[in-house]
Amino acid sequence: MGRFRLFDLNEPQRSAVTTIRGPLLILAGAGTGKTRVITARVAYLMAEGVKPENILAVTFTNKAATEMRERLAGMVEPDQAKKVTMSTFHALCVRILRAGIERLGYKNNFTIYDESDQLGLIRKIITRTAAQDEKLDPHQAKNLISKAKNNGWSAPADEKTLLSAVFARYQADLKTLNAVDFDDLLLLTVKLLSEHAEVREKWQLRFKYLMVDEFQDTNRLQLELVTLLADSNKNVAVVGDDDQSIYGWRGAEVANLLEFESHFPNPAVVKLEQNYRSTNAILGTANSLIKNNPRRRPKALWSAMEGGEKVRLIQAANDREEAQFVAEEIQRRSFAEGLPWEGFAVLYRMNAQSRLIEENLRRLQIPYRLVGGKSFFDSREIKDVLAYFSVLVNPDDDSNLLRIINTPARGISAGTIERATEWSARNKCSVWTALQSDGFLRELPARTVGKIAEFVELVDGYETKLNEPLADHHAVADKLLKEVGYAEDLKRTCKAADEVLKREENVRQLLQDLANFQGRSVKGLQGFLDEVMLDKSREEEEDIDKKKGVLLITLHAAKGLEFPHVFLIGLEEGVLPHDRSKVEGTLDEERRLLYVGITRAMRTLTLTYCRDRMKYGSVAPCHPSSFIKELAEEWIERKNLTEMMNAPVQEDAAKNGFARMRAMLARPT
DNA sequence: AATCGTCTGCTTTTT
DNA sequence: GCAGACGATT
Repeated sequence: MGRFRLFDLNEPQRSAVTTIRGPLLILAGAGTGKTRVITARVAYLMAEGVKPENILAVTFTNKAATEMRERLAGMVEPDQAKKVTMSTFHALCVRILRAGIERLGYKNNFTIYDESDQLGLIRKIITRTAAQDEKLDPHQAKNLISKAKNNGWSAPADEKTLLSAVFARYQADLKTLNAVDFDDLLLLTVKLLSEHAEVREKWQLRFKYLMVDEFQDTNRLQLELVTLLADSNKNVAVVGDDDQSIYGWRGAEVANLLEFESHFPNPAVVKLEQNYRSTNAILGTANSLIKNNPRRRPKALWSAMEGGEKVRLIQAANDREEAQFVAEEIQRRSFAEGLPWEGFAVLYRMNAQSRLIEENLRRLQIPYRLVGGKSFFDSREIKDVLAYFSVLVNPDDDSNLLRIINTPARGISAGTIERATEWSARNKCSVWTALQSDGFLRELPARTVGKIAEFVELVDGYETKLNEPLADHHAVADKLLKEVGYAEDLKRTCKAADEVLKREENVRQLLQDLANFQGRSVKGLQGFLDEVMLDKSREEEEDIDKKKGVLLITLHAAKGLEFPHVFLIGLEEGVLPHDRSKVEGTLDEERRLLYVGITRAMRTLTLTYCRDRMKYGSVAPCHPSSFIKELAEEWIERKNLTEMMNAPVQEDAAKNGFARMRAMLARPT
């Protein structure tokens, strides 16, 4: 049984691990060893004779799935561990759909649309559908359609409003394009499993033991999916923490956790309440805050780590001073205690707040890592290359086809493209089909027909090359880009030389990723695209983990992480809780957001707020967050920033790094 | 087809 | 204060 030992677990953990029949609800507070329990439970199932291929563990992020997989590999035979399915909801759905989506009238080479693909299509539909005086914000439309789908509606109730017309059109277009968006992955899987008993039974037979992580974040469709996958035995173990539900705005239903009993009657319930992460000062602060929330599963987190430093609550004159303090304090502490930069994190409500912190860290030459923001995959060249790949797999997807049909320019004009799109709409087919239809080509001048034929031949030719046995996808892709002259096109369309270099490097990186993928998977170009679409942060996040430096991160993105020293900034009314939460009635969720932030801290926690803050380009006075008065005074130490900044460095704290610190502080800024 | 200027409207974003 | 979108202009 490898290195898996039950006696390493505390009593409730052990009970969670060894309860293997029937529904099980594990209420796992922050820092209570949740991942450990899940992986130990999988190992225990295997030790009890459950076949690894009959175990399914579902998570929300690829990162979590990977971590779990790695941990399990250290507990049981690695080749047995590989047979366990550990996957995100969406990746699982892709797998189920690739095997059976034909029953729903799609082809199994469907393309996965990300949010920008979605938005692009919706924009096009709105301009096509809206009357002169009608206006509909594409972003809003996208969000509303997404919300509707997550409620289980695959089509609008009527087509009376512009929105419902756009919704209907959007769903119909996706089907024609043989494309599915992220919501469809769930929606169509639920549809497939509920409407086709033989498919459902096949998967129920396959997965006899289900585990779901972060259950408080599941939405309606995800719960339905779990219900459909669980057979009559209902061996469903869910792990979650209602106090860490911070994705309600994305459709997550805490009710799935709070009312677990109504979906899976008579579950065993286990509470994990011993926290191994934080000091009692930090936990006491967190507990005092969260108890103000109604509708909770009552629980009391405790820690064996006595006391610890008090939580510091610091008022700054303005956001500039706040940022300056945070940066200097990180420097001071790091030098005084000889701590690496990775031990520090700065948490904030919104990304815009990172700017001043960045500036100040740079000024002090402190390395930092910024999570979030612009992605590698948002860049034009990556989208272009992925569009080429996508067209080779599914040429019926107009969006990707149109993206590359004349990129680089190959003599197919905007007018021709326009006519092809119209013709395809009239004849209810894809643009790709139109390009090969005599009826359409007849309308065009011979020269254009020739150009189109060349393009069709290009796509067909490379599709064939890719499908040859033992095809080296990286080499084929490289050859394709050379043949179309993509690099030259980059040089032509970019002004700055370093921009060209950057973009070329990105393309090179993507092709390298493809080569790596082929080295570890047999799923081909389609598999590569699936992975890219469902796990875009992959390379980036690995970078983040490898790099050193202070972590700058939003409260949302920080969930699941922990740091020895945490700075939580901007505790002001309007920022945290955010202004909008009051009109939207989501103050509880804002409170949980702060709770999540507080519970990230292991040893010290510093909360800051300002009297004035730059907002929308001008200075506005602000008030301390209403959450501050909920924090138990016994764990809090209020400090005056001005006094602190001027205070002499205390001797004992400074011993280790005093000289270095002096040198640093003396450095010109 | 590309670029410039003006307008707008400001969270969070696991997939 | 700034980014993103859109329309007018060359």
